[in-house]
Amino acid sequence: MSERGGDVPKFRYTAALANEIETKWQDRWEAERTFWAPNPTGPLSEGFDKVAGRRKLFVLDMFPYPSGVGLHVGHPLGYIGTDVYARFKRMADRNVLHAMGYDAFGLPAEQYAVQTGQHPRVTTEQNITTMKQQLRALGLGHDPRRAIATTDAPYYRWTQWIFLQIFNSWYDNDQDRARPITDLVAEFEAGTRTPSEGRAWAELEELERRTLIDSYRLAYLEEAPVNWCPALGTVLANEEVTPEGRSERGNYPVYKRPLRQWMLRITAYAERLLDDLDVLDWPEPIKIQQRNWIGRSTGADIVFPVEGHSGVGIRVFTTRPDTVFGATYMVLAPELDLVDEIVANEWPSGTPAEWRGTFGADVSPAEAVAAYRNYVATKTDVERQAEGKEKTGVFIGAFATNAANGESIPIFIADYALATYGTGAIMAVPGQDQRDWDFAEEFKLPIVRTVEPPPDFDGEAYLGDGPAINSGFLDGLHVDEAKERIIAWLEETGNGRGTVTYKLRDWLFSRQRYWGEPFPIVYDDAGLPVALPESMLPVTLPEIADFEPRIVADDEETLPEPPLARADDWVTVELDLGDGPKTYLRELNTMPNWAGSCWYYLRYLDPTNENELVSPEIERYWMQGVRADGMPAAGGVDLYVGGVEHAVLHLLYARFWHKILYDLGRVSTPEPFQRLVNQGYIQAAAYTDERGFYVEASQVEQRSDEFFFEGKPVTREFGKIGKSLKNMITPDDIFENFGSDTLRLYEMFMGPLDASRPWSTNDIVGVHRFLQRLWRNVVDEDTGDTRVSDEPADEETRRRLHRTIAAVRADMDDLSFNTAIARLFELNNRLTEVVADTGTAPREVVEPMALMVAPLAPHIAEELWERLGQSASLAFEPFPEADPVLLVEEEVEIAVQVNGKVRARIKVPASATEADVETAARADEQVSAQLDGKTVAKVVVVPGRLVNFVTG
RNA sequence: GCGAGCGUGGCGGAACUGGCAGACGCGCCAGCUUUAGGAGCUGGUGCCCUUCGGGGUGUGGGGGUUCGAGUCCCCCCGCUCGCACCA
Repeated sequence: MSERGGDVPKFRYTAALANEIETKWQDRWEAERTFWAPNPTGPLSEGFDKVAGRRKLFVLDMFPYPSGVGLHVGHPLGYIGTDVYARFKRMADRNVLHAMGYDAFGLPAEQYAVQTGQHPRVTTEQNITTMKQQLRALGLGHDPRRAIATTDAPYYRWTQWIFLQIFNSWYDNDQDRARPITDLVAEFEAGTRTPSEGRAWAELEELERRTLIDSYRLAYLEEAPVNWCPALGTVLANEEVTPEGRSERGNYPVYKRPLRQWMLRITAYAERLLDDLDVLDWPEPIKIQQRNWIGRSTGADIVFPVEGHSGVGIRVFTTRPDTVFGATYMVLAPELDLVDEIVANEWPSGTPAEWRGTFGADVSPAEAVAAYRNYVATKTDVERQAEGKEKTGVFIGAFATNAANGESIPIFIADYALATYGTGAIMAVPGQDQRDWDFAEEFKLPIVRTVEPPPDFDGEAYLGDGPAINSGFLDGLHVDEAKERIIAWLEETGNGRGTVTYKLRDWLFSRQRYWGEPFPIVYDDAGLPVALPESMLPVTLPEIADFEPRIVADDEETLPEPPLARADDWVTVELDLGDGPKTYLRELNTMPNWAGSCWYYLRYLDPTNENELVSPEIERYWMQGVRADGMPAAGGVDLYVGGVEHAVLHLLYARFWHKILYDLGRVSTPEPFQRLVNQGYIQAAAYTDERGFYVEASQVEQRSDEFFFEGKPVTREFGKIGKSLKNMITPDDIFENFGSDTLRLYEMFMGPLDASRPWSTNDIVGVHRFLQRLWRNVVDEDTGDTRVSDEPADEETRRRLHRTIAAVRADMDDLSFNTAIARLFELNNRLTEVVADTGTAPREVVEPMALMVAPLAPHIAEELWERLGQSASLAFEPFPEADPVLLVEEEVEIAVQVNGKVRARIKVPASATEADVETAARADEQVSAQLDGKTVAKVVVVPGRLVNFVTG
């Protein structure tokens, strides 16, 4: 962008001058350690005495992944928001901790290594360097000493250490908290606790005891069906798989296959993760998403004895135990072992042909089951989905007894019963469940309504409330009463009990990748896992040459081979773990990407500590907070800003780890993040030509309402900024043309922090002009001299100043930066008038103006502050305070309405009584004309606002 | 299908517990200053009508509560996001 005709005043606030000022202040902040946030003790405590009297404030951005393509203008929105808030609070008497680190393990650098052979560490470090430069250019006031990266061994050492804590813990349901596994062993040995299944502790062999203990751990190995993604060469957590059955990262197909994997027992925390949402200041949609993901259901377990198998029962979970009299058949998930146990040898006489399955005419029940299982196994989740609601299944030749009414009901297997939810078995009640209804119709099974639908009901299954029918002793009771009654009956008769089930599954924690944290686990000759002692941490990644997963065939047959398996001299290791040197095999998987981001906020507090995760004193200082209502905060981070896409991944995992650490006494708050704000997304215009291909957005011209690329018309849409839509806009472009203060101000001015909005480079000039005018009001553009006067400001300007201060303070506190900026624009416009009239700007206004602008556009504010004669940075200057006396208006303008329509505006003294206001209003010409010839039935006076005459 | 959120000028967006709709900015219009335009200054700008006093109308649509509704209630339309055979 070129300047006008070569005669630009020498000291005009242009992009060039802005860049000069910005670099100068970024250098000074760094040299003067301006944003070093002192800890109360320890190596980072220098300068704490200066802030000891302040309350702490912990401001946090979601941990960024250092991407290779660099930042676009959408990324810094949240970072700028937290920086503005942090800078404001620093000027408002808080000791503010604000740091930025890098969540640097992850697939992109590893995929790049697979393609090019460049070590992921090299890629990662380059990316971090680039990102640090970009963030520095934004003028963010981070404490640089705390810039950790998850890929650094001194960091992941503690990630591994936390894993050991999890491995060495179990969940005590009686105390409702995690406890050290040694407590469990002690209780077994003392006989104060007996194993919940199997034989007594005393009767067990050493290996059996270890296996038993391992089954209690919060981190445990399980052979289970997992989400296997051949294209990525790894398994994925449920949270990482899309509803379409593809990987969230890369969108590759995902298959179910059994593998032995590390699991973390997050389900033990389901209830607490749910309950504690109530005390968090989080957006309601995020809480709802977490609640849905945890998926708590209350209901009952009911046992249906299997006929002809004494002592064998099918335990089902139902949320509608009141409908048990309407259970006319049962469905088991095809995978259940129980199926093999109870499948009949031959079909009972009279078995309808369609119940035997469609996979062969004269097969035995066992063959029909096998055929159906095969059929289910060939289906991916996508294919099952595509089949819609068509119900399939096979009768297994066995019957169960409905304990409520003694009826004999057939047992089916069908894929609409999920092995992983509840008990994997259901009682089918077609009258009150549409899925069961559909299945019943398909297989000609009886349908019995047990809730009376309203007379006008013409649907199939009826899910609403109503009196029970066909239900013996429940008849006449409404759903809630019937539930209570039947649960009581089930418990009395031993046929079942009230219970709670969750949709949440344990967290699959193994990845068959290289670029992640190695597990601090080895296997002994019995094949059982052994935790390495703390003294052997960190377990560092071995150097390997070939990063490719050995087999990347895009099918469901191939088994994964983790890259670490190829580090031969690393895999096998001789260690003395207390009983002499022995040979062990290392765990070959690495931890998922989420591990490092589960606790990084704790490491910000005490990043150099080599002896502890975080010093307890420092942890308490930064994490123990007070809510707005004066009560202790549940979470330690005062403000956490990040994208909504982490609603059930990072935010749930981090809460889980934090609660474990809390139970084990390692942190002092039950929750990590008290207040959460989701920043919106910035979208940008993208253009497609007549073939539907994207064209380079920066080269599109607009003529009135139409858009052209190389002379041809193109169509505009708005979407994610990036290469694929050819609409990349980088912060660097904006720095160059306007400066980073302008970018910061523009991003904050575009709208509220939590709203998504379209980027519009054309609009930037507005905020740039503001900075330019502000500059010109203080600095003579031709001479560079300040033109500030020590004369008092005129009364009206002074009042406006103080009204602005009051408004800006409130808006900043509220994260309403867009309206704060609008107020500053107004004050600056007033200041421009004053300068035009008097030739000088009153210091009384200019100084607070600079301070108020400082959180938003810190470089220009510092520069003005310095030119106003100050020698120190304004980062710790007190934020201006409004004089309450000057906020009181002497005269107010109020609207006069007649029948709700504004007919006039009058000025009255602020102290005017209602009667005075009414009299003044009636005296107005317009009003009296409107009221002429009408009777006033009612007069409403809203003090300071309006008066409304209602005519009869 | 279920759940949540959102619909305000040409555009981004303001509007506290119901109280003057459209703050502020972009754009647009007029003028000034400059000068060959393009980041300057001043004023104006929801829409329609106007005798220039003003009048009508207006927050997705329809209804309701109220002296008064962008805001509260009911129905409908549209868009966005999340979940989806969870018993």
